[in-house]
Amino acid sequence: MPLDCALVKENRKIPPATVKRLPLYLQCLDQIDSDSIGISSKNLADLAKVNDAQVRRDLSYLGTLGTRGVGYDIKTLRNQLQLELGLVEGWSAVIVGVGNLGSALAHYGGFKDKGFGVVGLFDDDPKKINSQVAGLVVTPLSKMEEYCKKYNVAIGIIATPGEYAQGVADQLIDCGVRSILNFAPVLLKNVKDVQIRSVDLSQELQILSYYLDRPILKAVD
Amino acid sequence: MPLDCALVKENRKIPPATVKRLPLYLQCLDQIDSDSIGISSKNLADLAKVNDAQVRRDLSYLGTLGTRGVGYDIKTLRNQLQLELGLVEGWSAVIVGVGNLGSALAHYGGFKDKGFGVVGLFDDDPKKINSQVAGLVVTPLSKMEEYCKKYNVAIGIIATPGEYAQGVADQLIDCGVRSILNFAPVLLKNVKDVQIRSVDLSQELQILSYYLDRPILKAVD
DNA sequence: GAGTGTGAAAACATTCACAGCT
DNA sequence: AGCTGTGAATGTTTTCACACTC
Repeated sequence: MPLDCALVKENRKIPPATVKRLPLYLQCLDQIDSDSIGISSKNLADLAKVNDAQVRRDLSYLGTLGTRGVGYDIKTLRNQLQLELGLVEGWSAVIVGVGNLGSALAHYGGFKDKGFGVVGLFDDDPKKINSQVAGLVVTPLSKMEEYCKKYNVAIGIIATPGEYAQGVADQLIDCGVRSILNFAPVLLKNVKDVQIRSVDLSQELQILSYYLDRPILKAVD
Repeated sequence: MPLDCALVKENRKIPPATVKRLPLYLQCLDQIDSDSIGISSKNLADLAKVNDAQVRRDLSYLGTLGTRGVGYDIKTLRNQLQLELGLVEGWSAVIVGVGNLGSALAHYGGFKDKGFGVVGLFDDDPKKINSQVAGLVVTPLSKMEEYCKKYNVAIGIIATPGEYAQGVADQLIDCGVRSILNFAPVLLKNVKDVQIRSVDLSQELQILSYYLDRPILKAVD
């Protein structure tokens, strides 16, 4: 056995469909009154509005967390979910575009609660530069690289109008940001090793609209 | 054959996974320069970053829209997508909660472009009542029923803090609103015949976070 | 008895590959 | 030759159902 034999991180692969539900389970646990100590897959399934076998299958990817005949310990479960989602690393994020949406995101307490720290707000509008939003000073984009290096920023949140979004994305990637959450209604170019998630408000409304005139059909996320 | 024999609307059922991509295709078509007249499944697939067989399969649910050896006519395709998504009905929407997020939504032009009309803004904060946002007057929630009846509001958009969201949802449903787009970070109760879609900003970030420390894994929407 | 963990089945979604039309 | 529409193959996700543990 060679000396440099490393401790190989076990690479359990969690299916994408499951990953999407893990934050949901975490949210459900937050909504339980704090004196409860355990929860069954059926209980959790009812809260999350999914099938109970689904919950058990999903959680089984994280390891053997439950106790047969008893259920899951809430504290353990929460810790494991946070660990698996990478919420204990304390990732830093910046928000680019400090309009109404950017401000809303800057004020949104849910990020801090979940372990994300917003460390910078960027905008090139002279009227906004140097103003304070949610306790942070709005900074021009030219300072972004400096900031990203200094705080080791992992996540960039784009809340600019559509026409600036691709340029901002390119700049973020240049600054070493490997994950982007995009709220601008444009399709960003894929870049190797960079994760891009887009949330398009109007697309959500359009999906809703499809199910609007057909009350028989059932929507699925 | 009875006199009241009705013209039965053919009930082609479109798979949920396809419905989620239709707005994406529509967005891709919008990004094409206006002098193009046709497009192939391969072209559209590249824009939408999906497989070309996927595009053909998805579009085939809308009918036989393409021409073998040629491709799809952009205008026809756009019309058909809009028709299928119910974007030609001109649904009316109201926004409840006029904080930063609500204001962002009210200003967001993408809704009007896509056929949705925001006809009311509601908030119970005395400081906001009667102020103007995006050309609309902020109105107290007590007037909501009157408004919803008057404008036949189909869609309610919830942009309040989490603690008010369920109450607002109940009220919207009482007012006859059958579709809700919820931005508050809480799980709303399911109600029969009411479509609820939730967009949770912090959940999106958590999903991104999962893929952050594992550059090998590939994220899928 | 209650409730997990998981094979096996069923349902759903994607992709291949090609016949058939222009 | 170029490109659609779609059976068939493959891959993924959900659900059932039950052996097993507490």
